[in-house]
Amino acid sequence: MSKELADLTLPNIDKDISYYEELYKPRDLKEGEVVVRFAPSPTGFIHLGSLYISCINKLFRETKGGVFYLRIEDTDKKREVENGISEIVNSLAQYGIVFDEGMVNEFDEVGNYGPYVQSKRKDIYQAYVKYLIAEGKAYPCFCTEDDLNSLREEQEKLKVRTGYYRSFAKCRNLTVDQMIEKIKNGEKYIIRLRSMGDYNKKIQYKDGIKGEIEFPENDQDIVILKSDGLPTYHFAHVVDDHLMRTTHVIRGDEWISSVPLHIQLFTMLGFKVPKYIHVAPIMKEEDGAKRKLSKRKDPEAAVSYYTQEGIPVISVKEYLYNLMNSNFEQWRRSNQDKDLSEFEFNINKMSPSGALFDHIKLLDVSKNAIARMTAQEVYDLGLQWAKIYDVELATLMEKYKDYTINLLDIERTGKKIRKDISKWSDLRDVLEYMYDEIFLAKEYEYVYQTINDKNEITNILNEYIKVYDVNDDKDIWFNKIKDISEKLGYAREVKDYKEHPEKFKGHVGDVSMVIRVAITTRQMTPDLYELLKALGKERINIRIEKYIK
RNA sequence: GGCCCGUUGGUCAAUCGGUUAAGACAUCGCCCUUUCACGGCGGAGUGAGGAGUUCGACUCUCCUACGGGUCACCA
Repeated sequence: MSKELADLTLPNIDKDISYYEELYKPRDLKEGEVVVRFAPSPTGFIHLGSLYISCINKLFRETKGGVFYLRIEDTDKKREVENGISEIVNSLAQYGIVFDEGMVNEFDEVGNYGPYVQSKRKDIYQAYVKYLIAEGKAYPCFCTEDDLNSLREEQEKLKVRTGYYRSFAKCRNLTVDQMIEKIKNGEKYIIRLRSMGDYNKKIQYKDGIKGEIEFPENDQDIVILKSDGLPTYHFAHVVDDHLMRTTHVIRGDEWISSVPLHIQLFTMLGFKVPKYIHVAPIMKEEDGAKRKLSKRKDPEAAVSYYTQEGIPVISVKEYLYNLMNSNFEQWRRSNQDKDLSEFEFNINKMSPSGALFDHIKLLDVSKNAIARMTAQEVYDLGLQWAKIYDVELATLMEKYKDYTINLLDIERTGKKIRKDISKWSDLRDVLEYMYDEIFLAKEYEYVYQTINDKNEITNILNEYIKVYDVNDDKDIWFNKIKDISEKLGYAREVKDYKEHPEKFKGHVGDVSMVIRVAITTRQMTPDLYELLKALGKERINIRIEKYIK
């Protein structure tokens, strides 16, 4: 009898589920190997949280061996965006997230367990739905939206749990004959699960991060097939992760309350239940309240934000590693030169509660990551960013390539590494005054510190230009400034000045500051000796003349 | 409201019954220094509250409070 109902509801489905079970054989895995996946909707928007989850999946697969695949969950056609799949693939690839199997762009895929887009798996889902109907484990529901609304109102009035279950599940209690008749009359329907769960009984499962969790059994007759013939998330998840032979489902913890349902579905279909690992979301604090990083409200939720800001890929990754395994920081400290891939990720070290996103910490991580790069790498990556987001700067960086690399190399090696760049957009501030095109074109306001008298400044600069020689080593160079200082009535040593301030007009530091500001317009610069050397005699002369004139 | 999860300094957090409760970011002070940055040293600052189990609890149990998640033909 149910067989007749099944044939009537899904007449075009001719393949039996055994066909698919045969087609997608269990994978040939070595002991301990895993099959994991990342399964986004093709909205084209990559959330920091998505990057986080995909990163965790990838790392898990890397430490265990096995397969990591990309499945596109497009059962909600309203959410779809043009080129959404490619955007996801490309954004993730930028962060080094590549897949063993799955979609590679809008149309193509690799792997033997596809299609990897849910909208192309319609027949598969329907075969399993048909099977459940034939078994009496699912049934057509003819309730309208209005019916469901009034059901909810009734339940609220009665102060009982809302939802479509047990005696409240009107269509569940229809006889098969009645169902067949309604269908023959052309009534619209969707398919619901006939839940055999008992809300008063408990189900237990062990989550990979949260540990032992106990839930009431699911007794809701949830929708498994929507009116457009596509499955709901729950049903698609179960069928796909079974047929694709997923061993571990690593996903956001907003799914945790669906676990009883999911386990029930796996069991009713006779599938093996995968291990669940629920990851806490990255949070944001606003007005004293915590909430998930929001796509709409928080620009930093979009991965593209970091690209625009010029925060290097490596920095974002290292920050995320910090959130995943807090021992990462320790590891990084003692393994400065090692590649990220050498870090041993451990999913058991993940925190069950969500961390607040900390932009300042991110910039600190980034600053250190950039400090580990060579000047050439800083140049290459910085230029790549500037070409899109600061074209003027990019042009100058390219025109004066070697000069720029020299500048970036100042205080980059040795024990005391300069850390003044935390994102590529900082490069403008670090470099611009060193290019004559910008320096000479701009009317700067010169702000000195202790020496402000124009004549005195001119005297110092005149003296300096007389003796400056690019070939001097640092000691000789600085001695010359000391000589000038002494000659003009300033202390050679700061200490002397501090001991007897009344004897001097100032000290050698004040004199150096005059040179620094006149030549760079800045009070804060990298090491002056190195800077002047990089500039070269000619540029120095031009700058001093510009000032004196 | 029901169900579930969580709660160690401002933030990320270590500890897996016995510690002066690590470390990092932020913050403050000092030192180094021709500026800034870097670096070094130091300070302040943490177990939500209450019961219980135990010789002993941040760690185990329960209650309360607070925070978060979820209760769709969205994923």
